[in-house]
Amino acid sequence: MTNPADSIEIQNVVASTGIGQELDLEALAEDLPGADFNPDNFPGLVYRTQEPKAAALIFRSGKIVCTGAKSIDDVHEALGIIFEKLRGLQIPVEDDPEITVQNIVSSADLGHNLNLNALAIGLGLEDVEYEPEQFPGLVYRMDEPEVVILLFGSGKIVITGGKRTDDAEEAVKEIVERIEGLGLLG
Amino acid sequence: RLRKWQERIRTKDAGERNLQFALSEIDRMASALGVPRSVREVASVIYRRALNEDLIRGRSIEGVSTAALYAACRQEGIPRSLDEVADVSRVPQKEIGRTYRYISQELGLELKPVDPKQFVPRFASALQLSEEVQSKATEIIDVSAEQGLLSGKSPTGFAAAAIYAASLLCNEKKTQREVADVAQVTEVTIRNRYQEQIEAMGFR
DNA sequence: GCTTTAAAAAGTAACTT
DNA sequence: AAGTTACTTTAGAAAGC
Repeated sequence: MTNPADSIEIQNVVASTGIGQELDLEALAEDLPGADFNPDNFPGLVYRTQEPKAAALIFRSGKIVCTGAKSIDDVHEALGIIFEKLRGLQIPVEDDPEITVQNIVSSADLGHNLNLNALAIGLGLEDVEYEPEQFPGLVYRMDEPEVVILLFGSGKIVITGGKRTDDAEEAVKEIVERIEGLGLLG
Repeated sequence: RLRKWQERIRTKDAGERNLQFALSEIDRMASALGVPRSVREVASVIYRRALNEDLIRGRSIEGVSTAALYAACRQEGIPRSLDEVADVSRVPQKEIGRTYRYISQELGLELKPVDPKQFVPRFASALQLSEEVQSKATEIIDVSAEQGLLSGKSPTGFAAAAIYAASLLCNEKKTQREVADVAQVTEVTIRNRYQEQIEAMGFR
């Protein structure tokens, strides 16, 4: 008997921060090996860290977005590496810039196949988007916690939109309860 | 004061012209798709409701018109796939799908997921298949859907595979390519769904 | 609204071998 | 027919069009 909550895995964390200093991205693109900067395409400079694996979007304002990390610790680690790289380039970086987690994407397994048709009707067509012609997942917007859950026929799910680690766990408990209440789980 | 008047008349005229254009587009696309007049009327009502609820702001008239027609076909139980609707629209399929999801949500249409069975009569007759094949295909869809095979699968692909299987069972064989063409899916999809369905039917 | 980044889920499509 | 790649959906930030 496995608990769906134990199957939760964080897949991606998106966070934002800022160094409190304007940047010359043209110059930074030259000095930072591996940096991608195409201002015609996108105003941010892209820099990827190898360990932990993450991607940072660095903007002229000094604000930075970090995405792709597998944990909140990894976000801090990856951004720490970037802060050091910038300091190494004589760019003043605040002592410890505030890092805000904006979104956590997790996956989990409910352990049973799901009848998405029945689920769409049971959960309420007004809160559900299920268009298998366009996408195989059922999209369910939950109010508490405020997250969006993608449910698949296999019973695998994706939870996104949460800002706290606990959100995914609460969401899984809640969705399992609702599906069980409808008699649609296993 | 006079300017304000002229402006009102101008916006009223523009609004009138836009509505006229939308309704004529719905009519044109409906004709091209061969859907009955009743469906065009439902589409017009949906479009007017979207207009009244101010859902067209930031979206193209053509996109909302097409989405309204797509929704109307579903509501009336004679769905067209997004691919088919996109074929007669000047809006890309992706935008039609997004616009449909938006107006459907905002107008509270609450349309149930498309039932693959609703494609059977139209696809089968395009392939000149008998009534017997149609009811066999319908049965295959019912049985395999009941065994949970439908979740997440495209309704057109599901219907296409059932029609292909039924044509074999009734000795009125159509090739996967022929069925794939009328349903606008690939042969690979038909093959994959077909394998699951015949197993669900206890054949093989 | 769009552009870019990353990641999962499962289905479908378009290629090449 | 199999294999690979890529696209569909969700959320969120950033700056600018």
